[in-house]
Amino acid sequence: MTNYEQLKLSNQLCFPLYVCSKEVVRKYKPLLDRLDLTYTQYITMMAMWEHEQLSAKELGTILYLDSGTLTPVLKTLEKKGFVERQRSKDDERSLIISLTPSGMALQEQAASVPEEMAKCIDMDMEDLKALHRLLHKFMETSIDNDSCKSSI
Amino acid sequence: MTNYEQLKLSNQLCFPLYVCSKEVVRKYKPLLDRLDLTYTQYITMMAMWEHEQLSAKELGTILYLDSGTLTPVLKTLEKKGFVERQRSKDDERSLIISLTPSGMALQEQAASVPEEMAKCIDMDMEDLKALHRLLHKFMETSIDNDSCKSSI
DNA sequence: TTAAATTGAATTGTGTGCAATTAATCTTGA
DNA sequence: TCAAGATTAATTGCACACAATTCAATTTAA
Repeated sequence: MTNYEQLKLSNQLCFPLYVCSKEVVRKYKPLLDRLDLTYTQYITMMAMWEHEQLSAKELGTILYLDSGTLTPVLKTLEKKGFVERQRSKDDERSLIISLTPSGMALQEQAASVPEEMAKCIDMDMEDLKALHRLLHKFMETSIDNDSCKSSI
Repeated sequence: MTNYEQLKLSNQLCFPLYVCSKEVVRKYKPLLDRLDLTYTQYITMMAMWEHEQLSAKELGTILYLDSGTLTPVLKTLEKKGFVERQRSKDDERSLIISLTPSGMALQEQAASVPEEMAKCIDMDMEDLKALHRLLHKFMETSIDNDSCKSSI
């Protein structure tokens, strides 16, 4: 395959990744509208439902989001009453996020979302599992991997 | 698996998709900076290198982007001198995008990008091919598929 | 014990992404 | 033919994403 061949969209791995990601977020929208959440707010709430209390820093690590993205998301979630933001007493730099009762209650309403999303994806379980495995492998081998720094 | 189990990030398919996509775009950045292109501008140029001339409508279809995203991208690429925007004579509503000589020349500089990106991804060819196939399958079965409308 | 370095959020600026709307143009059918 | 409906870009408004910077709090190291 020549270099120009590799510049064709159909030969790209990253382009379908990018398209699928956007598409899936778009598919979530009608389901999340009912919860008054955007997709970013939804994954933030998912992390909170699992942990109840996390620092902003920890949230960023779990969600792969930086403070520039997370700060306004957390302020919005606080405004909606789903989380509380307070400074850590141990370390004033650190922002502790905790679930409110309202945020906990939201989990019940969100419980049907994964199932409803699954209906949109017409692939057999085998393929879905394989895709899940490969994406995780991709994340592990590609994220925070310095192998391409030499070419910068 | 209970409904709450499905709300864990680790059990999500869409979350790693979303993370991988963002991460891969981030990896492109240093390579594309040298071309003075963002990732969206890059895929737009890839489409142009394949077709030389396309309407804005066609570009949107190929790239899965709507006019709200594409309009500013095309204006920026015009400002950079890589494409020209002109109204179709047949149909004044239609916007024709064509490559400029400068845009064509850019392809030579971009030729090394796919190879350099490949260095960042430490997965064997087998897995990459499988991932490529599954993502395309995912796109085909999920995009413009109304199966989830009933649940809205 | 300070000065320097590090850390964690917040801020700023640019660029998407998409729904909803608008405006211009084209098509078509009575 | 001409009005109604469809089509196409462009615009607008909101919400990310993220790099770069700033600022305050904390840690470290001389």
